[in-house]
Amino acid sequence: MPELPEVETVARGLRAVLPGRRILGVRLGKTDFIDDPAAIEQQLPGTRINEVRRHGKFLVLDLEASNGGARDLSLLVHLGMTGQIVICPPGARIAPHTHVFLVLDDGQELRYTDIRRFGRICILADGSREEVFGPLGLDPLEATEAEFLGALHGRRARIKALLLDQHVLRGMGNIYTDESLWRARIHPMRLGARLKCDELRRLHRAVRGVLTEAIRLRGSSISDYVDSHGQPGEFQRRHRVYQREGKKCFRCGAPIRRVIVAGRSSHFCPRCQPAPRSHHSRQ
DNA sequence: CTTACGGCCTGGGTGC
DNA sequence: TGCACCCAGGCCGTAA
Repeated sequence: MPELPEVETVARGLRAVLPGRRILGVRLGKTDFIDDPAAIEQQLPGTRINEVRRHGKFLVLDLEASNGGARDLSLLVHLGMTGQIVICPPGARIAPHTHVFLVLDDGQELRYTDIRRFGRICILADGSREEVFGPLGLDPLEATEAEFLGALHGRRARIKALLLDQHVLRGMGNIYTDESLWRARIHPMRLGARLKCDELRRLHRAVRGVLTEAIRLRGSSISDYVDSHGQPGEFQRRHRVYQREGKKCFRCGAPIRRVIVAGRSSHFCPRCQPAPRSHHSRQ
C-alpha cells in the first residue's frame, strides 16, 4: 500500500526522467477515479513537465502550458491502495487494469494501473491548490519536534487514529504507524493527550527513523506496490510488527498481537507497548 | 468543535 | 471446482 515512503520512491524515480518531457497525448480507460476526465484529455497534451514532487501521499507533476497564455497546472495522482505509475516503452505489455496512458515526447509512456481504483487523479489549477492541500497536516519528515508535539498534544483521540489522520500528519498509513508505535514503545490505543512529553519526542524520532529507513529501502512491497520502474521495495523485510501477528517481538520475544483501532487492524507487542489502563481498553 | 463508527467503493486472496 | 466473505485506505454522513 503506497504510503509516504512508497510515494517518495515513485516521485524520485519519475524525477530522474520526467522533467523537461512534453506530454503529447492522453488515452484513458475507466475514468470513475478521475475527477474530471475531459479536463485531463483536453488540458494535458502539449504541456511540459517541469517538476515532480510528493505532497503527503499525493504525487504532483507540475506542468507548464506550451502556449504562453494558459495558466500552469499540476497533475495530482493518489495511488490509493493498489495504484502503480510506471514509465515504459510504448510497445510494452499492457498490465491489466491500466487506465491512463500519457504519451511523452521521447517515445516513452507513463502508465497508471490500479486494480481497485481506490486511487484518485485530478488536475490542480493555481486556484484549487489550497482546496486540496490546505486541509492536510504536517509532513512527518519536515515537522520539527515542537511542531510534532504541537499537532498531537491535547488531542483526545487514540494515537493510532491521530497518526493515520491526514489532517494531522500527511503521509502516514497503516504500515508506518504500526512500525513507528512499536519503535517508540507506545500502545496504539493510548490517547494523544495522555502521552508524556518524552513519549511524544520518542514517537517523533521513531516516525522519522522508520520513514527514512523505509525510503532508503525503496518502500514496502506487501501487495501490489512497485516503483516507477516496476521494481519492488525491500522494507517489508524490516517490518517489526506489521502483519506479524503471533510471531515473536524482535525486542522481547512476546507474541505480536493484532487489534482493531480506529477501524484499522493494528499490530503491536503487548509487552513492549503497554496498554493504557483506561476503562475499555483491552490489551 | 472533537471523536467514534459504520458504510461505501473494488476485486484478489482465503477458506470452506 | 466454485463461491461467499474478508479486507485494504480514504472519505463521508451521522451520532454523541
